[in-house]
Amino acid sequence: MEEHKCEHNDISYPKGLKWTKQRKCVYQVLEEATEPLSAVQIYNRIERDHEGSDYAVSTIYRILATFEEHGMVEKTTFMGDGTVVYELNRGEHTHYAVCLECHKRIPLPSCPFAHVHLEQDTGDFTVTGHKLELYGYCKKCQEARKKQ
Amino acid sequence: MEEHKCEHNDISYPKGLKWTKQRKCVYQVLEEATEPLSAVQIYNRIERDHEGSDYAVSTIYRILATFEEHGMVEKTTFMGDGTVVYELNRGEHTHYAVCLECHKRIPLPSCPFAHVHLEQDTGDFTVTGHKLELYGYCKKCQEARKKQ
DNA sequence: ATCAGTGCAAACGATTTGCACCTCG
DNA sequence: CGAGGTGCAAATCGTTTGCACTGAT
Repeated sequence: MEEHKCEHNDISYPKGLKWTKQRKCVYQVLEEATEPLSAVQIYNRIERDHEGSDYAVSTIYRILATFEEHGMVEKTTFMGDGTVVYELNRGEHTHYAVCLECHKRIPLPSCPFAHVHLEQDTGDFTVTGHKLELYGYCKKCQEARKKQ
Repeated sequence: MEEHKCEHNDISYPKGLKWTKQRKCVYQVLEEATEPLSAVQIYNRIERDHEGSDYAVSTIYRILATFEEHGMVEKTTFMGDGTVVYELNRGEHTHYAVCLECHKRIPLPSCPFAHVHLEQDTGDFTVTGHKLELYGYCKKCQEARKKQ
């Protein structure tokens, strides 16, 4: 819980957790990713980049669970289908518009709740977070659909 | 697509689909449910209520897929974990506050987007729908947490 | 009678677990 | 050195599929 940090490779890492090469890899992949990734996607990227070094998928899952417990990553699911993905918790707070056709994720310029106090509307419920996703069709897919 | 209806058991049902006893059961369970249910939950409830009659889980999945294609149910996933659930499409548009402790779902009194036109903010993206979930702690769980 | 709908069992992908070994601190 | 982390293979879970049969229209 107390997040003392110790600096390795420019990454601040919670005290008590070992900074193993596997964890470094997972962290690095997430850091370089421009979109949320599934455990298997992360596994594949590591395989690709570190050929020969035998990693186990189960390890990736365990690492992601640990990272999540320590608030380092956020576990989410795409709406509609149930794909589970992970992204580095960069402290930013972003929502996305997701294209139903090509699954592209377009970050929304701002959080619509910046000025809204939903807490008041929900009575005796303390809101600690929220998740919002718009869906529809991106420009490219709109045009492709018109032609049919 | 043309949703001609034919009335069976007070339920309006899309033309062309057979109104089998299995489909009736699934529909009934969803109708009586106060919260979204997973395919397996639906299966279990049917088993409980109709002991002896052998239903197959796979059938439930196929029925739910069909229902979804015909807009009769909505397939969703809980945010955070990837549980896939189905609920009857009652035409209402509701968002929920979900308690992180007891998983209770409290419907929000109104859609915060009623007055907001998000379409304009997202540029060339045509929004067809959105999903919003708040999370936090319900009154009961707040109090339980304080005592620790 | 016909064909959509079903049960069954097997296949599948994603995730978890038990256990012996390894390694970071 | 020792607890915590890992690899491996087997287990589990939710979901899908092929096929032969059945029942709603």
